[in-house]
Amino acid sequence: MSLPHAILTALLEKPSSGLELTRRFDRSIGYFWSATHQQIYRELGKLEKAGLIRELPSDTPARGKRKAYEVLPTGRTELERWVGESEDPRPLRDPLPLRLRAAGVVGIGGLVGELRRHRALHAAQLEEYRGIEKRDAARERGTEQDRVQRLVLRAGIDMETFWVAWLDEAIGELEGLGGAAGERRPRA
Amino acid sequence: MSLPHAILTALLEKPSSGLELTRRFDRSIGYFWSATHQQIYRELGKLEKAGLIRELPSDTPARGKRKAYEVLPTGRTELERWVGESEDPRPLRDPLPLRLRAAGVVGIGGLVGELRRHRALHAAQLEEYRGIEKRDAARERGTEQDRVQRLVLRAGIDMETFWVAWLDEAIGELEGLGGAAGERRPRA
DNA sequence: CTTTATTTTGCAACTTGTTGCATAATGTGG
DNA sequence: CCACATTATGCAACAAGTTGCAAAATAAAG
Repeated sequence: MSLPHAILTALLEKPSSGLELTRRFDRSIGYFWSATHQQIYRELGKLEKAGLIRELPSDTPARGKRKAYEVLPTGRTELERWVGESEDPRPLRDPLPLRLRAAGVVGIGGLVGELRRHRALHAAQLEEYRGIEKRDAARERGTEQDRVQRLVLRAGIDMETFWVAWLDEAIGELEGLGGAAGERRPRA
Repeated sequence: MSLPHAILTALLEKPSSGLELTRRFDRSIGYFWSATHQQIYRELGKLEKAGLIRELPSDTPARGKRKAYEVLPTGRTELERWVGESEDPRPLRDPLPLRLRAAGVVGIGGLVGELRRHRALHAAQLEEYRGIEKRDAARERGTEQDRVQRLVLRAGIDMETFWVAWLDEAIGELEGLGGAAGERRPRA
């Protein structure tokens, strides 16, 4: 149950409307917890009904009208509770190693091309993180929040670095091997 | 939609019953795609109805009786199709960096202990992978399937290595800082 | 052979996440 | 001010994953 807490965090950093939140989930927050606008609107409704956030009082309420939310003390308390909670790392679910394993059984097919494509995507993401890190380092404020943010960013950088390195290894190991799609696995 | 293909792969490697599959998902396959026995039984039903697998003919069919499945040619074809498919990496969803970010806003609380706990879990997983790698390297057969398997294992090792390294960095950076729960973030 | 525990399969209800579309407000060009 | 795109919110149906429990076969104990 991380989505509500992701939203609480985002709203504490800055009160926002549903769409603003969606945008922020496409940038920084979503780097570790993605969410569609549907999920966000639904969750905002739940959080409001639960009394953890409230609509910032503005003008007339209506559909299609911007609604900004802020976190109530109850919401902040709940977030503190969640931060201190004990929760096991969730079992990882990634289709790519899975497909590689399947390829070991039915033949490599065109998978190397796909690996190259993924390598490019991860490299691009890595570049984006590096750009953010460079900009952040320039500020050099050093509050606790800044240091924590930097750690989170580092996780992103290290993770993408891992992917690029692993994909390079995999591509190197596989290229020139399997070749055509649908063929039987050769003996060596 | 990776679960059916994970099951097809597992069944191609070795025809199994639902419970056997569940066990294998707790070991090797589940390292990259976990699944509960419920998911597996349900999916086996679907796959059978779709004509991709069939029950291995044995004796009388009944509830609570072991049923083993094998993959039909249609199933193999479908798996080949999936391996050659183009599919973007799924947006990553990990609660831990998220909690760290939240901690940046509401205070570190007891999070460092939690980081240590996760470090231990990841280190244990890493050890397990290393053990498997050592045993696998001993065989040294070198078929395509072996090499692919080794790559998958390497992904697991590198991933856990990343986690352990990152957690060490995070613990080092944070310990002695936040301390008590619920306190305001200090300026530096 | 009956009771009890374990193994194996499965149903049902629930939560979380995805997809497609609908609707209202707002902005823009004619 | 009317048509049209864009912004912003939201419903509904679905798909995937989780949790709790039940029930049939089998094994073990008395």
